[in-house]
Formats: sequence, C-alpha cells, structure tokens
Amino acid sequence: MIKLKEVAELASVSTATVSRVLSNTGKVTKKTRQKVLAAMEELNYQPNFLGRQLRRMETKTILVVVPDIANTFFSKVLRGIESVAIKNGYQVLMGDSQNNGQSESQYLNHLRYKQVDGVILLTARTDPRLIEDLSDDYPVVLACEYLEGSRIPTVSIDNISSARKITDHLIKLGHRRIAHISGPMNIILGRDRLKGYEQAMTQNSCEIDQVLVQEGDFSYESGYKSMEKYLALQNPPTAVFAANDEMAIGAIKAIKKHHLSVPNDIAIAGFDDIDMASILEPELTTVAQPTFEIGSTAMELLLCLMKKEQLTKKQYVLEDQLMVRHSCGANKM
Amino acid sequence: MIKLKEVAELASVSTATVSRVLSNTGKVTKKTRQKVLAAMEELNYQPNFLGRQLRRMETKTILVVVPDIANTFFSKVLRGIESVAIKNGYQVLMGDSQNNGQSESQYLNHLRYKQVDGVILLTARTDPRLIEDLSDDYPVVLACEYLEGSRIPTVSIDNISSARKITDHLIKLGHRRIAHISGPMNIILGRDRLKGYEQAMTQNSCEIDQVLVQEGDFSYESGYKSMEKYLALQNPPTAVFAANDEMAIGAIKAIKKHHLSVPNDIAIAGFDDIDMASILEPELTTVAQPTFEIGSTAMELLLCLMKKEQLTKKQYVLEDQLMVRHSCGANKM
DNA sequence: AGTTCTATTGTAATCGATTACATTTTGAAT
DNA sequence: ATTCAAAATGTAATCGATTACAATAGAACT
Repeated sequence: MIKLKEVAELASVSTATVSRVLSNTGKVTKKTRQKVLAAMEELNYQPNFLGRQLRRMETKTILVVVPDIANTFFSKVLRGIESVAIKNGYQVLMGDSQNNGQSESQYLNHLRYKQVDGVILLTARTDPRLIEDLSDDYPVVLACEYLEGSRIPTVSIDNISSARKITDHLIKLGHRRIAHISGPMNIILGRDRLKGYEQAMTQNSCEIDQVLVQEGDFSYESGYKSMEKYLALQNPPTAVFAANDEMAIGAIKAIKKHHLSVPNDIAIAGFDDIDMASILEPELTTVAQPTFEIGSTAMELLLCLMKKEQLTKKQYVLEDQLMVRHSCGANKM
Repeated sequence: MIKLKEVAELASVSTATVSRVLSNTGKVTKKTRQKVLAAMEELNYQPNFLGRQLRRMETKTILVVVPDIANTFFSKVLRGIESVAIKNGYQVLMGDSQNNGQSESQYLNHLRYKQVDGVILLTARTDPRLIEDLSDDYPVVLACEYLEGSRIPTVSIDNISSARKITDHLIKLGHRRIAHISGPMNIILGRDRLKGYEQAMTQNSCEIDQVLVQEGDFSYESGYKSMEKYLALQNPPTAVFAANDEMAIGAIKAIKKHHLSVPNDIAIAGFDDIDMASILEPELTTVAQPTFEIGSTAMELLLCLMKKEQLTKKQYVLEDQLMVRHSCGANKM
C-alpha cells in the first residue's frame, strides 16, 4: 500500500507538503501542488484516514442510533440529518438498536472509543443516567425521544399535545368509548402519548376504562394482539388510538380479520405518518411529524456541540400536523 | 482524556503489559492483571481504538451498503449479516445509498481509506468495473445483486427461475394476458426478473405484448404509475407480475383507486416478501427469499476474504420460496 | 548588492495503542 | 545453591498522517 512518504519521495518534497496538499491546509505554490498531485496520481495513492484521525483526534463521522431501520418514519429523519451532515463534511453512519436498550448502549461506546465524533439518538431505551453521563463528555443529541428534566439537547414534537389533538378528533366525530394502544410504559414517548389521550378523554368527560388501555411495544404484532383483546370484549370500543402507525395497522388487520369495517364499525387513528399510512386502505388518520426538519435541526445542534459552541437553546419543540384521512370516518372515501 | 500510558504508570507496569491486558493477548499473571484492571477502573480509562486500528491496520468493522434502508427485505438480510459478524467480533455499519450509484461508490471509498475492513453490497448500481477493481484489492461480497461474469463472491437466489416460477403460477391460474412491471433495466436484477417472465410466457405460448412491460424503479410510486398505464389500455392485462413487492403494492393501490378488485378483476404478484406483503389486503402472492441466510452466508464469505482464506466456492445460489397468498386468486380469502 | 519581511517548504515530534525483541523473573530440576 | 528453560514483563520502534516550529527561498524595497 502506497503511503504519504512515498508520494513525498516521488515528488521530491517533504511529507509536510504532501499532507498540506492532501488536506488543503496551509500554503503550497501551484507548481508544487501540481507536482504532488501528479505523484499521487502516478502511484494511485489512497490516504489512510486512520493516521489523520488519530493525529487530529476526530473522525468527521457521526453515528445515528435508530430503534428500527425498517420504519420509514426514522429513515426520513435520517435524510434530514444527512443533508446537514454532508454539507458540513461529516459522514453519517447508522446503527440499528432493534428497540433494544443493550444494543443501544453498545453503539454509544463508539463515542468513548473515538470511533465517531458525535451521536444522534432516535431512541432512548437504555439507562437515562448512562446517556446523561455520556453527554457530559461527548456530543450527544436526542431526537424524537427525550428524557425528563435532562440537559441533553433535544429535538422533538410535543407528544402530549399531539396525542390530545388526535384523541380530540375522535371525540369530535362522536366517539366516547375510545381505546388506546399505548407504546411501552418504560419509554417517555409511550407515557406521553398515553397522557395526551387521558387528557383529551378527561377534558371531554369521557370515562377512561382501564380495560381500554393496552400496552403495546410499537410493533405491528402488538397492535394486532391488543386489538384482538378489545374485540373480545362484551362492549368493544368504537374507536382506537394507537401510539404509532405500525400498531394501528396491526389493529386494522385484526378488525378486518373479524369481518368488521374501518371506519364504519371501528375508527382507528395512528401516529407518525409512515409511508404505509397513506397506502393502506383505509388510509390512516394520523399525526405527521416534521421528520426532515427534526433530523436537520438535530444535526445542526450536534454540529454546535462538536464545535464546542455555546447553545442558545437546548430544547426544540417542532410543530406536528394532524393528517385526517379515512380511517376515522371524517372524510368520505 | 486518560491514556494507556497513565494506566501503566498508576499500575507501575509497562505500557506493553497494559496493552496485553486490554486486548487479551499474550501472557499476564493474574496478579498484574488485577493491578492493571484496578488502575483502569480507578482512572475510568477508555481506550482510543484509533491507536489500535492504526497499528493493527484493521478496524474490525464492516460496512453494508443498502439501496433502501426502509425496505424490510434488506433489514432482514442485515439481521443475518449481523448475527455472524457479532459472533466473530466485527461491528456492522450501514450506509444507505438511496438507490443512487454515486452515493454507493462514495461508501465504497471507506474501504480505500481504511475505515472498514470489508464491504457487503446489497446493491450494485455504480460502475461494475469500479466494483471489480475494488474487489481486487479489498474484501467485497455481493448479496442479492450480482454482476455478470464477475469473480466477486456473490450470494443470491436465481432470479430468472424465481420470476419464471411466479409467472408460471399466474399462467396456471388461467391468465394469458399478463403484464410485468419490471425493475430498472440498467440493473441485472431487473433484467433477470424480466427474463424469467419472458421465459415463462414463451414456454406457455403466451404472447408478450411489449405494451405490457413497463419499466419501474422498484418504488411504490413507479408501481402505481405503471398500473395506471395498464388500466388505461383498451385491453388491460388480467394479471400483473411486479418485480418487487413495493411496486406490487403500488399497483394494487392503483387498481383499488379504479374501484376494481384484486384478485377478482386483476391478479397481482410481487417479489421479495416484505412484511407488508402479508399485512396488506389482499395478502400478496410473492417470492420469499431466504433473507437471513443470504445475509449470514454473505458475512461468512466476507470473513473468509478478510482472513485471506481461499474460497472453495464463490457463487452461492440459495433457494427461494413461492408464497401463495390471496392476490392472485389461488387461495380463497 | 544588501536588507527585511513574507511566503513556502522542511524537520521532527506527535496522536495512542501494539508488538518484535530484549530482559528479567519464576519455578522446577539437579 | 545452582542451572536452565519457560513465563512474564519491559523497551522502544511502529502504524500513517498532521503540524509546531525551524529553515530557507523569494519578493520588495532602499
């Protein structure tokens, strides 16, 4: 493998000069630059970035930890991250934690071991203290998820109010016996969306039947199973708000299995607005998050952290949007 | 930041000994090991892997380039890769090329720059010569995709025979006017599935109407648009074989939009068996690839390449499986 | 030509860990 | 106690690039 020193020899200059040409730093005359470039060309020189990274103590790479890469919601956030990262000379790598806290914390170790300069977490299933501690020493930004009372820079929507908004929507359509398929209760996201549901129910004097709150895990399967439970009740709900679209899709599948109709027999609302939400029939009423913007904002924040700039604002709460489609009966199909 | 040298000082041993404890190589007595571990603990030492990587000239990291991370087909292949990688002490990083050859070739540079030890490509949209050349110097494995007459180790199914098989299935159900929504013609995968379709048609003396072969790009949207074209024909097809499930789903959407029924009016078959294939109604008849096995086999091959072992076999063709569901009318719903 | 200042280039230390080779320690056998 | 081999540990070079600092070349001016 050709190394910088050999290029220097062929071009009859010092390694310093070659390095200056390579990384475009410092002054080099046009003539020597040409000479060096020619030598690189001739030798087909491929720089070993490990050398640079070790010396500069930076990798120009960031890591995004995603709970589920197959979910289009997260892949859109990623697009936002990438657009800002590339513009600033950073590479983006992805880690799929598969909704697993342990796997998540392993990805975090990449920071400690100097494999990446910063991390954007789209999931926070591992011990919150671990994340807090890490963010004392390294650049970490949380997006979509957040931690209560944390000083970690965060970009997200107001999950409570969004959940309240979509539950309100169901209530306005005349539903009073509304069930909720929640996210995991050990995750804030899950708790917040439940809280929004409860607030809407209480504010509209709808009774909250504890049987109508089943805990899911954001997976299609858990949505399906929870819905089966509701359908087995003597007095099933007339509407269901699922804490994400995948579970909502699972619920719809279960309802169809029982030869019932969405929205005529049971209305379904989701959360996230994944691609499938508008493909599936009936098209899913859901809450759209500003995915691209969440990603780009998170990356901007991370850039500031990596430059050790003072952040003027640490918590960004972006606007969501209620997507009224056909699964709740508000729009005719 | 604490470094190895400081640990050595605190433990009153040499850096060599600390390194031996750290990387579990060579002999160290239990007593000194304890001493070193205690010192590491006390200083909260976090090794900088860049040092090790530079010295050993390996990163113990591999990169998987995926054309579309949001597609569950690829995320399942990834699971297979990861399972073997982790067992062998390798980290897996993902790059999303977004079906873009240029982005793909940028990810390949990570090899040249020594950022990763090997690459598994689940896409081959960039210049084949570039990939060939790279694989002369570095460990590269191709999975799902392949290159004609290439010496690059490859794991895939026989796309031609699979496509023939599913087209045969449609023909056996009585269809003769069958359309194909193909993948991109600049990709072998697309050409192979088309070839399989043509073979089945010809062998069964079905006329191949060139109007009934539209080129898509594996996206939902292109499936939708192609189907719209077929529906606008005076004599639309009675069945459509789409070169992947996403396009098949797009086609179904278009059919439903026209208030027609799948499979009663038009039968639809897909390819890949993504999660949505069995969720959507009607459930999609498609070809299931052994995703996990493709991934694990590809990783095994890559391990051999990285160990510079001689490969006994370079081309692995795995068995696919026809998944007969409801979108072609073979099974009653 | 000589002086001064600046622009360019070179020398060598450096980043943090690993490891070839040298040295010391240990323990068993005599 | 002595010898010797094996085991443990230490010393210092090394990986490949970057960069602080030193040295030199070049330009501009008198």
